[in-house]
Amino acid sequence: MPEGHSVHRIARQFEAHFVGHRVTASSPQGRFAAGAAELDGLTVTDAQAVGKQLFLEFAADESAPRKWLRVHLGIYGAWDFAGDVSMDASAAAARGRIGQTGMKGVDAATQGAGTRGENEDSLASIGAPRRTRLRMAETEKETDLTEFPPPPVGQVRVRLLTDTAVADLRGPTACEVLLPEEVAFAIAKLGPDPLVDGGQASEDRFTETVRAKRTPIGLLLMDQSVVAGIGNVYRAELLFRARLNPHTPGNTLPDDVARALWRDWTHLLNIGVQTGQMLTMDDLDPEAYARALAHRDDRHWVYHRAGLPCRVCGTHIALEIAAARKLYWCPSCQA
DNA sequence: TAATTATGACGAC
DNA sequence: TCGTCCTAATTAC
Repeated sequence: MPEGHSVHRIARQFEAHFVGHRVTASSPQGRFAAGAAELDGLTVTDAQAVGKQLFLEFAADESAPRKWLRVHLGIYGAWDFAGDVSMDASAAAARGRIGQTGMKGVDAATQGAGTRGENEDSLASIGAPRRTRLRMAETEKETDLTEFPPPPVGQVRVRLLTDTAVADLRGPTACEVLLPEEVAFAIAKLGPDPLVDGGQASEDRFTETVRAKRTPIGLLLMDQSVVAGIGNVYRAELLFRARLNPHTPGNTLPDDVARALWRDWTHLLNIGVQTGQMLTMDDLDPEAYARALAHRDDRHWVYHRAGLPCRVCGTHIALEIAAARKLYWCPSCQA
């Protein structure tokens, strides 16, 4: 369910509140009892996000061999953090950064949505109690915490507990303990992630891969070996922003069009990591953007808008099933 | 109360 | 292309 931006935010949580801490690992649900036993009592030594996958490194001490936990949330997995895990500081810092980089509209728009009390992000939570529960899935929500550690709710596959913070994992499509070389292999199968390596080499690699295949660009953007981290929402929105027909074969894309797609993904991913939301209409003027964000289903150009009029030309947004996923696009703007 | 839905990915035909 | 796995929230009845 979460696309790349959420996984990077989750990794940031682990960096801030778990790395350097010894953890008690358990599987309240029982389905990961053996894996949890392997990690129990170890110290978290690193947290990395690559595309939609999270990698946590553990070790008994400085010189001990490393063990890794690989987690993929799949379509509805989620991490719940509780304890001293407030995102206030980073959220506030992110807002400052957005203002500085001049992404028009984002700041005012997210605050506008917050005052209406309809947003699910954590940006409006300044001053919240120190101990909070933070849900990090497709949406993020903070609530007060009355006891620590809180009792596990629902199907918790893994619980990682430090003295002051707890992380609960539920519904992952992948959750396994790996050796370092197995982690390297898993990462090697993934395409470039702008937040892992945002250099020219990544842009070149993406561009060359896309332009070598006859596969439609709408499928290539979802292929994690072509580019890691894009999911169904960002796919539809990136294609609309580029005014690109999803069926366009990769090998017919001009070099500059492919590069522009990579750069726009980098741009949207950065906004997503900073705000915790898939904000894709940042090129609207601030007032129009704030209005759009105020309504839950009004955040995107085309995603989840089948049959509704295109925001630009009024044509009904099309919906088709491509590789078992819903693909939304404007047949007129993306002709 | 049941059915539907979801921002994924894999393996079997 | 289809079925399968994983879970919870929302919507329909």
